[in-house]
Amino acid sequence: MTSLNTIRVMLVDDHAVVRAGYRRLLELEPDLVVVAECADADAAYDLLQRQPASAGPLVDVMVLDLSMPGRSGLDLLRRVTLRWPSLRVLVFTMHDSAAMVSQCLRAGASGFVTKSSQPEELVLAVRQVMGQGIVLSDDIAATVRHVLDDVTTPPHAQLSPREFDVLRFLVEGLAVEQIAERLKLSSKTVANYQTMIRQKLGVANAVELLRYARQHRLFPE
Amino acid sequence: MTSLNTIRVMLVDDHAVVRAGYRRLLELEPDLVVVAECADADAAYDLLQRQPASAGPLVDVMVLDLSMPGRSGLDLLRRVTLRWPSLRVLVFTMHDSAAMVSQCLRAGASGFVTKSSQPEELVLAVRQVMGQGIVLSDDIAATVRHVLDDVTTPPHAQLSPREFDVLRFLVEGLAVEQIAERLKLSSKTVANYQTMIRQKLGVANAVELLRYARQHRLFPE
DNA sequence: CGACGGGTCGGGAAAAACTCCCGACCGGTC
DNA sequence: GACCGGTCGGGAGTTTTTCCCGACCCGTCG
Repeated sequence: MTSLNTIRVMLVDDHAVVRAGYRRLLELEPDLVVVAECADADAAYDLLQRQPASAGPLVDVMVLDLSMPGRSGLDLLRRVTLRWPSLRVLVFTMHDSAAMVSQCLRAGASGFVTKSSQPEELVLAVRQVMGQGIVLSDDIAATVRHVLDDVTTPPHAQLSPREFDVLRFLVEGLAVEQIAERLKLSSKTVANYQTMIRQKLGVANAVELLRYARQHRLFPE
Repeated sequence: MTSLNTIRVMLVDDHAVVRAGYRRLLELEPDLVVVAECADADAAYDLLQRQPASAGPLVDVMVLDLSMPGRSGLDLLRRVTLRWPSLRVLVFTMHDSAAMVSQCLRAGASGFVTKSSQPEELVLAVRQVMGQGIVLSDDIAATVRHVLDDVTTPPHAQLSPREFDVLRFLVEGLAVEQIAERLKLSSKTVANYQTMIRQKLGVANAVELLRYARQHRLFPE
């Protein structure tokens, strides 16, 4: 049985070594205990699902690595915060782009720490994340001012005019080559714009791009 | 207010005289009503765009003349079927080459009538086009019988079960890598399936694939 | 004024994805 | 047993995407 002030942590990361490392790091602290480790999103979700509803949550904080293959990490974040809103999720990743931070906060993360930050920051963040609001590590705190705007203003607001042009054609299903023709640009340039767009919008492929455009009604439908 | 069985028609043709002629022709039929006339592609698109989303579509069938200047007719066809898949478009033109018919059907047309066919055929086609499948006027049906076959037995019917599995995930926006994981296959295999699928469905990229899936309602939205 | 930042455009090079072709295996069918 | 379609994945080449970079233009600010 854990004492009342103990913070129970769940680690989700596909690298066993990393999990072990942070388990050790966290459990140096007397008030932190790692009650679960998961190697992938499905395992994590399953585990949470098996919590007896009657006994209340078994985990206080999920430390989630987003650099797992594919987008399953972000998916897990979305699903978990939707279903267990009281669970605090601390996203722990090496990607610190504004779009990524924005996506995570939007998906319900309570905090965001990059892997490049000091080890103590993780420990600190786990405790802080038990409080109110959002925790961000120092090294991205700067970008965050920009991101806070971003949470209120949608990602596509930061597309440049040209990028928006390209987006329109992409959504219509034109290939990069064809867009280049119509816009009289090098296909190289269009490809670069496409990369920028995906990055700013936080999508990984054409289908997600289309979904984004439709959800946000970027173009009259 | 129109009655339940009324078919609301939109005429798109750059010749006012032709529009007036067919308006009169169509409105001899009690169940047909021409609710709009447009002289060019942009006007047509704008008009559709102004449909209140809440009220549902205001037009059932677009009768589209492809012999308008430039490629704007075919472009319009492609754009409208992309954004309003439920709108039936009856292409009405003097070009009856197999290639043109093929282009149109591929761009989402529901029917194809040449201007050399009898007037009654247009009326008939407008009604037929409200049903399932594709309508072709008699005079070109013969020359493009094989095209019709291709279209009436939809391309996705020749997908193998496994290919269909993969298609489902592709439409959900999963990356090849992720699909491979879920299906416990090599990503190489999934990539090969994807190639097969695109080939069989005659689509060039992810957006067209998605459009195909939605137009044919392959998966519950 | 000049410095600066953002947007536009595209090259170079490496990585990732896609395509085409192939062989192996399996289960039906004729 | 021969044949065929479906499943699975390797090899190898091509194309696309990505990341990094430099050039240029233009508006803003000190």
